[in-house]
Amino acid sequence: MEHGVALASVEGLEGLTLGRLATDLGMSKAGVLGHFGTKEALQLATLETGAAAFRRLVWEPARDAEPGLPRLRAICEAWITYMETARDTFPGGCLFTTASVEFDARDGALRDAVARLSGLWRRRLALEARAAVAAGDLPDDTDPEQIAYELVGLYMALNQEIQLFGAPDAGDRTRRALDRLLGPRPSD
Amino acid sequence: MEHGVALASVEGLEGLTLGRLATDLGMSKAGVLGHFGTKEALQLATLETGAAAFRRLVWEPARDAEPGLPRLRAICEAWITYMETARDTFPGGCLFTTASVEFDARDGALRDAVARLSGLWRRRLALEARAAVAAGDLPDDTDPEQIAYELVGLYMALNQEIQLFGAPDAGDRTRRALDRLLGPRPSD
DNA sequence: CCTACCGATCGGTAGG
DNA sequence: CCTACCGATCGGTAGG
Repeated sequence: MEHGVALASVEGLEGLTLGRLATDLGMSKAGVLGHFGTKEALQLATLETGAAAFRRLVWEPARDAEPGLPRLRAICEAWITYMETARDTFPGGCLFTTASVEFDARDGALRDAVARLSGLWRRRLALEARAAVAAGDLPDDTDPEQIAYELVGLYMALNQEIQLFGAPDAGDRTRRALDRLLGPRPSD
Repeated sequence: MEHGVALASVEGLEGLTLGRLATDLGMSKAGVLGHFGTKEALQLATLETGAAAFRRLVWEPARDAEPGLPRLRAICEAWITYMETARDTFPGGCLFTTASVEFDARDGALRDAVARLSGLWRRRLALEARAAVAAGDLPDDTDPEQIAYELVGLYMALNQEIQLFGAPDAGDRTRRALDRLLGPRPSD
């Protein structure tokens, strides 16, 4: 599964072929297929394995931070670290950005799964933003959904900046945008 | 070429196969291939055709606006319209967002072409932002590259909002983010 | 988990 | 532009 996630992050979930995966793992195609039944089931399992890694790398490190703005900032910082350093797990960059544009114009279980995960994470970001408003750490007229929407865009830009342009200052660019979106960090 | 652009926006530039394109056009595979020589040449030509449509739909409508903030705002508004209404040209959404994540982890002419186009457009956005600062329409300490970076993220989020989530209020969400990034529009 | 195989499709070529 | 064909690879099955 780990190798499947790595392959899919580079080639996409459609480019994750049974033959390629089997060769890389030193197995037969039928052997790989036996574990999943169909290619679509393999793709779904790969997406779920990637999602578990994302949760571990981005959500979990922020779990102990105080709900609201502190936790939102912790999530955003872990998210930058994920983009910059998860090269062994996701050598081709964020699997969910790739999967989103790969399936956003099709029907089926893959599209539904990608939309479900992306929607879930968007709502979780909005939840923290809402708590931040309630605590008085963000202005009263802040729209939590708007914050979540802009954050997602910021991290898709970060993924492009790292993968397509190989920009070394990508993380700092994102932090500057976060300062503008969430207010400057306390340490500034 | 038009049909190739439409196909690639849905299936990706790798999913644009000679056989599929030939069938759709009522031609033979060899007939299609004869025009381009290789699949890669077809993909590059498709990308360039899409780029011409992007220039026509997004850059040209803003050409007569005053350089600086007025033109930047005109570009941003045309860009929203492009995302919302270019369904006949790009039924699968923005071809350049798709191509960027499709090739950002590979080597080759396609990756180079996508990076060249994206870089060109980023620089053009930064150019207008710089003019806006010089004219006093944006704060003196504004980083034009930062504005361009955040704009790109905003439009990748808009593409996802339309294609993956089918959100009808996606354009207005983007306009709200633009107000925060560039200041409220004069009409407000 | 394997070998052996299936029909379909891939990019591309030969020859006209 | 076509027909006819190439070897490689696709997802998947049969049978063990």
